[in-house]
Amino acid sequence: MRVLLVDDHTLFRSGLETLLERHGIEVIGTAGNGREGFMMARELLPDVVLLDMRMPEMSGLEVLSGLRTVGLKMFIVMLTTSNEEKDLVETLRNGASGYLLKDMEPSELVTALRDIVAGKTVVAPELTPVLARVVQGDTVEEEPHESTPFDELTPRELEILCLLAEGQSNKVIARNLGISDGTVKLHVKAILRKLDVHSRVEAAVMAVERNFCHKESSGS
Amino acid sequence: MRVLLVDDHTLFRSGLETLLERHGIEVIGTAGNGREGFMMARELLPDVVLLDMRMPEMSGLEVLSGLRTVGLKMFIVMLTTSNEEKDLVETLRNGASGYLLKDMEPSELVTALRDIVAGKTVVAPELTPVLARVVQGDTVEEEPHESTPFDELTPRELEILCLLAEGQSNKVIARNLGISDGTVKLHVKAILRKLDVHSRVEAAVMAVERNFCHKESSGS
DNA sequence: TCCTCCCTCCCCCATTCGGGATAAGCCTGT
DNA sequence: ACAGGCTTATCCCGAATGGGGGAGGGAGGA
Repeated sequence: MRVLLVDDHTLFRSGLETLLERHGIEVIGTAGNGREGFMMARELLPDVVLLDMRMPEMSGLEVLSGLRTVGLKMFIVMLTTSNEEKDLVETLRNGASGYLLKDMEPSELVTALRDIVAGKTVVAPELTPVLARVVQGDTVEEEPHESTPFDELTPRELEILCLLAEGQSNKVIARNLGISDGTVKLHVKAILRKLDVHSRVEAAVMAVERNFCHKESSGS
Repeated sequence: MRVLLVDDHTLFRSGLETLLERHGIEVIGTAGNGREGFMMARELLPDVVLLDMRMPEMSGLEVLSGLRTVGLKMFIVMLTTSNEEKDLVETLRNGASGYLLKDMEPSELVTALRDIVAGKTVVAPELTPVLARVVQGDTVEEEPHESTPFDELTPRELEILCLLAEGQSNKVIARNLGISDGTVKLHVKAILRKLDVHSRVEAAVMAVERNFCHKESSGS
C-alpha cells in the first residue's frame, strides 16, 4: 500500500509517517500544503491520499475535487479534526473513500486504511449520528436530552439549587424567596436525594460544573 | 529526559511519541485532554510537559497555570498551531519554558527540548517578531501573576480546597489525608478567610468555576 | 371524585460547620 | 539564634446542616 500524506503540520506528518511505516504501510511522500499535495498525487499516483482539511494554498476539499476533476481515481481519505456536518457531507459527495478524525487510535487508522484499499468506505464512528441525520433529511431533531439528573427537580427546587450554588445558607435562601427556612431545608433534602448526593457542596459543584446556574463569575 | 505529552489528537500524540523515543527521549505518559494531563503531570512529575493549547476539559494554558499554582516547577512547553500574540504572551507569562509550533521539523523539536532541559527558553522562530513587538510595546512588565485569590493559599490548603470542592466533609478529608479533622477544620477556616468567603460552598464553587480543581466529572 | 404531585409549614434529633483561642514541631531565611 | 511561616493538634461554643417524621392546601390528571 503506497500512501501520500498531506498535512500542514510537519510534526504531525512526520509522526504519522513513522507510525504508518511501523505497520508496514509505505509512505511514498508527504506534502505540507494542499497545492504541493495535489502535484505530488498527480506525479506519484499513490494508492491512498491522506488529506487534512484546513491547509494553506489549497484546502483538503479542493485537493479532493481537483484530483477527481483531472480523472484520478485513487482512494482519498480526509483525516481532520472537523466534526462539522458540512465538511463531512461535502467530502463524501466529492468521492472520498473515508472521513476520519485525528482523534483516533493508530491501530484503528491502519485498519481503516486496509479496509479502504479493499474498497470500503470508512467514516469515523463518532460521525455516524451526523451521517444518519443527513440521510434522514435533517428534519428529525431527536431531542438529545441524555437525561440529566436535573430533570427530576421541580421548578422550585431548581431555583433553590441555583441559590444554594451561590453559597447561600438555607436561612438566606428562605429570606430571598420569602418562605420559611424549614421549607428551604426540605427542598434541599429533596435536591440531595434526587441528585444522589449527600451534601449541599456536592450539589452546588454539580450545578456549577454543568453550567446550570448561569451566574456571572468575577473570574479572569 | 522524561516527557509527558498532552494533546487531544490521538494520532498526533502517538506519532510524536514514536518520534521522540526514536531520538532517545523517554515519553513517560500521554494524555488526551487537559484535565487528564494535569493529573498525570502531578503524579508522574516529568521533566518536561508538552502541551497543546486547545483541548477539551482544560486548555493548555489552564493546565500550565494550574501546575504552577500547585507549585510544580517542571519545564512546560506549549506545542500548538496558534500564532496569536495573546496565546504566546500568556503562555510565557505563566512561566512556560517554550512556545513551539506544530509546523516544525522533528529534529528541531528534539533540539529545542534538549535546550529546554538545559534551562533555556525556546520560542518558535516564526514568532520572534511578535515577541519583539510585545517587548517594544509593553516594556516587559514584571507581573506574571494577575493575582488570583488562590495565590495566598498554601499547598496544603490548595489540596484541601480540591477535596472540599468534591463535596467531602472535613472528617472525610482528614481521613484521606491522614490528619485529624480538627486540623482540616483549621485549614478550611484559613481557606475561607483567604478567599474572602464565609461558607465552604462558596469556596467550592469558586474553585470549580475557575476550573481549579480538576476532578474527573461525568459531565457532558 | 380520587389520587398524585408540588409547595408550604411544623416538630424532633445527631452531626457538621464556622469561628475563636492556644501551642507544639518543623523548616527557611535573616 | 531568632523570627516567621506552614502544618499539625487541642479545647470551646453557637449556628447550620442532614435526616426522620407528620400535616395542610392547591393544581392537575385518571
